[in-house]
Amino acid sequence: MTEAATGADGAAVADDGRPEPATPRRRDAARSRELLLRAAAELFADRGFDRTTIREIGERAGVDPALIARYFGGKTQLYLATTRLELGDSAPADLLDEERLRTLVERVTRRGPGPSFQAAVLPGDNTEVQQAARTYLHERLVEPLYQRFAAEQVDRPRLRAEIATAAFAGIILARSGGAFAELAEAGPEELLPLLHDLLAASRQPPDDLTT
Amino acid sequence: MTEAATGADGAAVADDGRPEPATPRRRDAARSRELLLRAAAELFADRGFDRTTIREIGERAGVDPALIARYFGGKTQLYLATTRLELGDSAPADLLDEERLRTLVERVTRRGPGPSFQAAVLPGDNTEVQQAARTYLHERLVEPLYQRFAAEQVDRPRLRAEIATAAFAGIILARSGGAFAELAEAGPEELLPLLHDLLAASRQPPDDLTT
DNA sequence: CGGGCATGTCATCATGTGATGACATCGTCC
DNA sequence: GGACGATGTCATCACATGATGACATGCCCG
Repeated sequence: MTEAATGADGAAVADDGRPEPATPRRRDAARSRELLLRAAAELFADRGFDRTTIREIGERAGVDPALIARYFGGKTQLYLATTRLELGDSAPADLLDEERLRTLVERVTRRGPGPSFQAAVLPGDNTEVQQAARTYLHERLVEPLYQRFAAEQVDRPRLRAEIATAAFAGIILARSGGAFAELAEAGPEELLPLLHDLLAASRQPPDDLTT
Repeated sequence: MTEAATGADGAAVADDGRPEPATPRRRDAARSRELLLRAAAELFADRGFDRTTIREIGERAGVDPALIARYFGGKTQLYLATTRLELGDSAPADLLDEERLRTLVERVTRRGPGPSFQAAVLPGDNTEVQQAARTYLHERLVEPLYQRFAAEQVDRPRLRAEIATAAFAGIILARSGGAFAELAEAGPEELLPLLHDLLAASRQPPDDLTT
């Protein structure tokens, strides 16, 4: 997963004609920054903020952890940068849109859940970190759902949107968390219909067969 | 919530005829143990294992933290004791049973989510701690649901049970986590029908109105 | 080619935390 | 009443972790 080191932001990559200066760019701040950012994104995603140490990040990135302070200001700011990175595509469709759901699930399958999901669920000590992640979560998931529900005149639209988002976050996190065997193994194809049904129920009560 | 200090384990309580020695039991190991256990249960429940320090526990309990080592062996064992305590009532009905759901939600509303819920969702470093919490979660929530689904001949019963449990955990945690305003304020009465509908959908797909 | 800044490396500090053991004090039992 | 164990208090250790600064070295510019 960490195979390609080339650009994505392209800041330091010599994307001009020359294939590369013979010197393999030993000292390249942009590259170091990028490597740190990626390593951090991965680690934060599947271990959370607290349980990730800057030494681990540095080790995975192959960069001295001290540079985190230099380039980002500290672990916290690195996390925030990670969160912004997580935005990925910027199509704020809601979770009931099948396309959107598929995209999200597939991305999460590949890259692990973003920090935001953990922020949804973890007890927050209202640090700047949590705040950022939560804001992101609202903008990207809750709000679109709320818009839909409101438009559909559903009762308690915001509450329903929050519940659906929380449920989704729980499932996504549980999937990569390792507590549930079958869920962890289930691929997007198996998951998607079940997820969709579950989320759809937050708007439309099922037939309510007996209990 | 910490009103009654009497027994529960009854180790040191003078359960013979005499009502109580006039001396208010200044030095009472059983009482200290109990206080620690309760304080720990509360803190673990709403801050998680890592973010709870033994000094906090001691402070809340009004007991010196060093006694944790003496009475439980360490923070980890204290956590495990807490998990066992969490078992509470021992009626393993599944989440689709309205009675059961109500009981659970109300208890969680009062006492906060148990450590198990966090274990469901947090990335696990397979410590003894996580294992215990997960085992509990399976026995209490997943398995009953699985039994029901299997009996009902639902497709992929185990996967569905895990998904429903994960969704439930997500909602419960998010509710007390503080990331969602309306969800946090919603009382059991508002929550229950929505929760029930959502969970029921894990077994019975809704009518699937368009997308 | 030489100065100066950017980049990287390393040692070290400050803090928080779990654990431990020495010591004090209470309570019970003979 | 006194001895001995149980109980509680305190200081302190060991370790992990984030942060910081001193230093070395590469790189670009003139």
